Amino acid sequence: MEMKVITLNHVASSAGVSAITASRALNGTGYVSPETRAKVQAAAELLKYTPNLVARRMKGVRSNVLGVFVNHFQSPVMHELMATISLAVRRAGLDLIIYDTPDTFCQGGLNSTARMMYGMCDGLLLVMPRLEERYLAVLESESRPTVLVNYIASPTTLPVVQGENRKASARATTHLLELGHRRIGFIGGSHHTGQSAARRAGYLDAMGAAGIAVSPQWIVDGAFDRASGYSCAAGLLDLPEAPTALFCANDDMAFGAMDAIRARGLRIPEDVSVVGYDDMLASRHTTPPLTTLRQPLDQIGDRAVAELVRRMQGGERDASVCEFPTELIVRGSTGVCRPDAPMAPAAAKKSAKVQQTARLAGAR
Amino acid sequence: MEMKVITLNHVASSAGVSAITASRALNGTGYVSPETRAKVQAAAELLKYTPNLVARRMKGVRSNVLGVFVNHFQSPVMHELMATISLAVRRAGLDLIIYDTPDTFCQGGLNSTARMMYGMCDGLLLVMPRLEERYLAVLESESRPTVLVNYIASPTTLPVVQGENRKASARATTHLLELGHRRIGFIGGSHHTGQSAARRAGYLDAMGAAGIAVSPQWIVDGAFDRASGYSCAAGLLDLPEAPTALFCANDDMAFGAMDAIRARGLRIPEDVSVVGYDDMLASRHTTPPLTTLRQPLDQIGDRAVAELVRRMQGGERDASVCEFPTELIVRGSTGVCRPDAPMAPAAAKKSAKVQQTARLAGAR
DNA sequence: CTGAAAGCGCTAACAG
DNA sequence: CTGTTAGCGCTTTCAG
Repeated sequence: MEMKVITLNHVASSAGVSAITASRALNGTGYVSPETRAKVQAAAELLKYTPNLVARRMKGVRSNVLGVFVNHFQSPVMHELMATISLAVRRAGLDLIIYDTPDTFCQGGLNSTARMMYGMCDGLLLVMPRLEERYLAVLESESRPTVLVNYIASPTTLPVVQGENRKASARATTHLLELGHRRIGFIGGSHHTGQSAARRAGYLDAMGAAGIAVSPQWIVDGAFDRASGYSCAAGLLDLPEAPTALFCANDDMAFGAMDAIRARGLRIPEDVSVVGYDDMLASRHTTPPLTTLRQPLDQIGDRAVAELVRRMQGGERDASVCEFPTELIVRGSTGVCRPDAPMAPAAAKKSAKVQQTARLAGAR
Repeated sequence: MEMKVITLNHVASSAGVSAITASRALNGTGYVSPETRAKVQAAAELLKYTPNLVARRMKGVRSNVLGVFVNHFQSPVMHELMATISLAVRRAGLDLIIYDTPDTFCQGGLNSTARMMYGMCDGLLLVMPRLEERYLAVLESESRPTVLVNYIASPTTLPVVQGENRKASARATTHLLELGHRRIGFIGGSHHTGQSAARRAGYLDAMGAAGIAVSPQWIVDGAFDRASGYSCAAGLLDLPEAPTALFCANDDMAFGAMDAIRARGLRIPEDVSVVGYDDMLASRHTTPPLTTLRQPLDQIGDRAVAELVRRMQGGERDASVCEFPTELIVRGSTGVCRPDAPMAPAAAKKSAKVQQTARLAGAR
């Protein structure tokens, strides 16, 4: 029942010309007499001819398609990033196809779909927070225009465009320090991206600069999801000297942490402050609204595309790292430290004024 | 500087065998002696050989890739749908690539990227609220396994999977009628999808069943975005006998309508009730929260993939339409009708009890 | 078990 | 202006 597919040869013979002439007539390349062209076009129309782009591509013709590899497509952050990338690609006169990579996309070599993408696209954008290090070598060896977005694990010969992580995390931690917190917990994400490590480094920078000895117990690793945020926070709150503030490597874990705090009958931010990372849409709407860090995803997306396009045109070949500043958004989930509050609620009043100031700043 | 790409021939000659033997050794098809296989694999490893899937596909080999055409990729609704589709495709053991179609993807024939997608994928899923009717013929003539999602304009030979629109819209309209509204406005979306028309039909069904003569002025068309919701609502509120309730064909327009209502100093729902469509995440968080209709996007996605996979395996060839029920979510943006309220606020009390009941139902 | 030949559909080269 | 030849990288015949 396979309906036979019309090829250029059918059109050519139907029009009484050779295949190459038909090709020229249809593509407008080279000289073809007007009558011949008309004849060919008519035949193509009649037969409903559809050029086989796969075959054309095999001849090495550019596809003008830019491929984006994504994993964790579901994440709202990814989504926002994709929107600007999509726009930027269109502006560059290119087309865009997206491959939502499974975790198995590269096991000692790219999987077949990934290779297909490499075959079809003129350039690749890798937006994969979870990219594992051992994949890098494979990708580097592909020797095709490729740009990494938000991937910062190991030094690579591939260009990287990303949001600032370390300094921003230091700033968030400093915000907590300024509110009087000293025992600050850090909930990291999975290791397959450099982001978690960079954010932890920033946290440690700020703690170190404040002269605070960080207990190893304060640092735990989750998996960038709400459930792990919950369990990690629960573990921290169970410590003999529990942290009075939690800095989570993303908002989703921060939501989980807030759940855990409330499950223990503690209040946010009166008893425990919470900071997230990403500024998801939902973060404005939690109770209280979440203090968090916001990357300029639009700038990151634009730049990544620009960088890739330059490489696709043969402009640039060197590695490079481009970092955009990340903004601290102060909201209601952070307040002044009152370490003894749960035991002695009365002590709360002493710093009411400072707290109110902090709140106002969070109104934004 | 183009690093030369390793082909099967390089591997073959390096291993001292023919290309076809190398192919067999690498793919595990046909008989190859263990030693030969080992030799070939070693050579492939050494040269970092990467099979060219485009070439393979040209021989007609299945790619196990399912293509999804999307437009309005940015929309949260689309996003949610994509998440379930992605999962379902993985479960089917296939891979997924997404083409975010520009509006020009099909002008008297598919554009080149669309054709490339058709060439590389075993089946296509079209999730395009904006799909114009004239494109349908082109897609139908491609004679490849294809399933339409949420597209219901004209009868088509392609299978369709969608959420219930007409009956759900009737139900929403009935909800407003039960609250005492009689002058109910309808703000439709763009025409490029059957959704807007189906929703209007449902609205008319309910109005007709209630024996209400619908003034043509009550029905206006927007563009499924917030701005058009605003201007359409503004137009309706300017009518001599302005509607007391607005039913919008999607949530985004409902948000715009709420803006317009407030801009006129009117209250929601005391003066004007609003109903949307989609139940976007944000709809829970407007003030007041939006009454809206929610499609079972997970079921729709699952079914669409299942339907497509069946067709890819040659199981089914006939057209079919599959419709899933859509749920009315009652929230605070709808209340009892008090047509004279703006002029005589005191009249409000008469139906306070009914209103309270409605509110409780909305707590959900 | 392995190879030679043929060809998927298309388009650069070079002739006519 | 048009056609012939050749070949992209791979895999399906069909013979060894």
